Amino acid sequence: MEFSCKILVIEDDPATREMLVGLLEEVGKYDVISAETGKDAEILANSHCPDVILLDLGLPDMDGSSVLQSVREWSCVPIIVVSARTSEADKVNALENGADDYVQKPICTTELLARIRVALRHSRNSGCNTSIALNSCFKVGRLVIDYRKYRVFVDGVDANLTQNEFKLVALLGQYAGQVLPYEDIIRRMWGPNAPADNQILRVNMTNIRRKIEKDPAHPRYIFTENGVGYRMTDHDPDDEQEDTPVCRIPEKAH
Amino acid sequence: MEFSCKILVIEDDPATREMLVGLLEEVGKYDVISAETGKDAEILANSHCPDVILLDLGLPDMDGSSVLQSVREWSCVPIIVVSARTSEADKVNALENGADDYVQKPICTTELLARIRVALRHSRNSGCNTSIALNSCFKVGRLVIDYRKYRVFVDGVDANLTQNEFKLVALLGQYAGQVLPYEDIIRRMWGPNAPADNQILRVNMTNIRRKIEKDPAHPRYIFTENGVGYRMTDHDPDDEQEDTPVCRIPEKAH
DNA sequence: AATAATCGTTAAGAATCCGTAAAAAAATAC
DNA sequence: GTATTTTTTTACGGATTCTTAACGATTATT
Repeated sequence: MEFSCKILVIEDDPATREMLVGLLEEVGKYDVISAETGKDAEILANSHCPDVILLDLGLPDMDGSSVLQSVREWSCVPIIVVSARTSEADKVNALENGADDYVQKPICTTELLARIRVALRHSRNSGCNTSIALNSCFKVGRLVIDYRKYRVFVDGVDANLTQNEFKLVALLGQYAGQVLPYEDIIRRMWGPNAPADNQILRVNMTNIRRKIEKDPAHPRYIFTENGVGYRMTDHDPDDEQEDTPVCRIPEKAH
Repeated sequence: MEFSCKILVIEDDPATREMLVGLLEEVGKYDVISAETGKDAEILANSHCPDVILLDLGLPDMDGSSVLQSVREWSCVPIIVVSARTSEADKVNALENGADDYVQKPICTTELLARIRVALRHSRNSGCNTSIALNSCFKVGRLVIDYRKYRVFVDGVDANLTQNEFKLVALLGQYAGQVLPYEDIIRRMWGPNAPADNQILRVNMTNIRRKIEKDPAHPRYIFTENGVGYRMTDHDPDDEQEDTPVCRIPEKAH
């Protein structure tokens, strides 16, 4: 199973940027976003949690290696430097500063794509939590998401989620504590040619809740943020001490 | 603290080989061994467990990609291909077949060293255990995979797996506890010109299960993760105390 | 309070996936 | 060269899973 991966392209030259974006979108497996300045790049890298970053070194506002370093401060997303600079010093510098690969312009498209796949392969096996397919578990309360087994357990019991259901829970688990908008979920789950409405999502959520929640009508692990999206809790719902929102509006009797 | 890393250099040209070996030894952090044929390389890779392999594609006795594949059958040591071949196809092929990087000759020494450090950085975070294959046996429950004898035993009795069947079980055993996607299995088993669908895999699995499972319809050693791949258990299926999935949703009557 | 929009639930058909059997092709042994 | 084993291909039924549509319940809006 594979999520539609998100790739961030950082490149100031419009022609090159569009070429890269077009190339990646053409593959059909990637969700592509792009930035043309270092500042934008940092913002996007932070807010969108891409699975791979393609980074040009020659940006207008800041040095590429600064971008490298600032991203590396909080993330270990694979970064492939794509640069016209040919000097050995530049390459070594980039690789030493946290880049995972260095591809020289002019770009060989198939090679770049192959190297992206290698980067994804790596992050899939690494214990780094910027990527979804971790080799560890995510636990919250009685819920355990085992990314290696592709299974979700409740109280140690297999919830028997289907492939898509697992994918969805895994995705929400990765962003536990924050709301994922419907659109984002759908695009990640079903890729570029996803259905327009969130009908499928609702059905899936019903089935998931039936399997992992004690009382599906009053979920404690996956909440609905009305009009926005879904959110998985990052606190143990059984823990009373937590800071979760207490209902200000009393529930109806029954 | 850092351990001294072992690097295996596979290169038939004496001058280049000595240059590489000298270069790496000069750094002072590496323990370098070398081979000049594919056959020797496999033996050394097997007996010495290097932390990184530098691989030349143009070997006298066998194709470089064969070496790649045969090493990848039991190990996920980082492999950096160092080749004079410049064609995009060669690069893509190597990267697709399990290489982690591709450096073109003539060699830029500092760049190569930087890329070696990147490879080591990666493998430090990765969660793959290559040690099983080298340490003779893998045991789980009544199943024993003997990697030396190329045989699988159930309750001490040889299961009489064929070569392909063994290869498949061995692969799954190496990643016990974790799902291997169909694609990955196929690529590892049949290499670059593998069949597109997983039909063969299904047939093989049927035959394997008939040989190692008491009730092939309800396997206890190799599970199917619907829509994803196969997974070998890492717990004794006879041990009740474990945290294995117990079906929460009761099976249909009959 | 009435209306509209959103969300949860159910059910059913379509599509896909998986396991199995058997035949064909290839490899190996004799 | 023939026989045997192994591998690959072909075919198909059953089971699971995905998707769509319809409808009731809930929430937001006027």
